[in-house]
Amino acid sequence: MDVNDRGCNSAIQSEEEMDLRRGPWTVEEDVTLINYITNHGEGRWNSLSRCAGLKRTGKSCRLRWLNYLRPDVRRGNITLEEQLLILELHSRWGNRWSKIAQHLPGRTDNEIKNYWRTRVQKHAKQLKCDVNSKQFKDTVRYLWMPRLVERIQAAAGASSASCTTTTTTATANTYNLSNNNINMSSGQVDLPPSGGSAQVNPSFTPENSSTAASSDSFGTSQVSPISDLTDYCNYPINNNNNQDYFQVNHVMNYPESLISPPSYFNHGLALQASEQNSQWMDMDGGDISDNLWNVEDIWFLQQQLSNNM
DNA sequence: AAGCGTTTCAACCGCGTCTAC
DNA sequence: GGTAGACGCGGTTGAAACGCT
Repeated sequence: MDVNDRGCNSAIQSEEEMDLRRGPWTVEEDVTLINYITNHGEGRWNSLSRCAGLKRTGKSCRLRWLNYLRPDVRRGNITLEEQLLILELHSRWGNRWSKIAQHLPGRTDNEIKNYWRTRVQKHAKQLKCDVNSKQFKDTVRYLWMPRLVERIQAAAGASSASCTTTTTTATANTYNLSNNNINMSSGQVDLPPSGGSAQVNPSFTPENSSTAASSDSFGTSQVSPISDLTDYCNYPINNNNNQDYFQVNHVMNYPESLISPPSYFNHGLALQASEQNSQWMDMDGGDISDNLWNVEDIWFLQQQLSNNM
């Protein structure tokens, strides 16, 4: 049924006549919009707004509904799996936020865009390189994403270790996250052939996520801070067990366009050397502040990146 | 406690595309 | 095919929250 035929007989008014409201939505407006859409469905936003008696543009109503009021909108922490998906999909599609959002159920393009701008671009800024530069993209792909994989595995391992009913053994380079489409053994995100539904588990919320649950130190941040790029650069990869770390990365399927594995290993060396000067690092892989970068580390990493790419 | 800088995220804007006429 | 209005997307803004001094 077209929204124009929903019993709305009010005369079409210009925006000036409507005295349109702007700015934050009130509870009353939210309730009005929810009730109207519940009864009549969404679509034809301009007339919907008029018929519902909202002094808002159709655009504003649509945005409020899609980004905030929709019942299936997920709010709260961006999980590690979601971060991995975002990084992976962004490397494929760039700033195609809505396309990326299609593969993160309950997440809106706006939320993903905000995550990218507030978290990812911040790290690019810290590294003094452009977020769209090859340098930074490679850093994300060869340092950040593998580290995320490791974090996910660690969280899953911790979770399974505490759960006697599971028989899953999380090894460093052979692990498949159940309930989602991130293939941990290949480091790839399985996507549907076209417009399918390959997604992270919709029920995987911050509240029930083993990842989040095993990381109480995350606090109330909107994203999990331990997965930040700064964390990777602080991570102690040379503790006699970094073989697994490299293996995890090594088995990931990288596009031909990206740098060669040897270059990647050089990044590891860069971090290793950086780590040797970083006695203050969090050796148990816990919560690490964004502010633990120091000038020398950033400079050193930048030198290694520019030398090896 | 106050002031100030930073971060986060909801909301707006502009523009390109789609659709109905 | 042309046009106008609606829609959707990506970029940007600004207020509120937060953290630090």
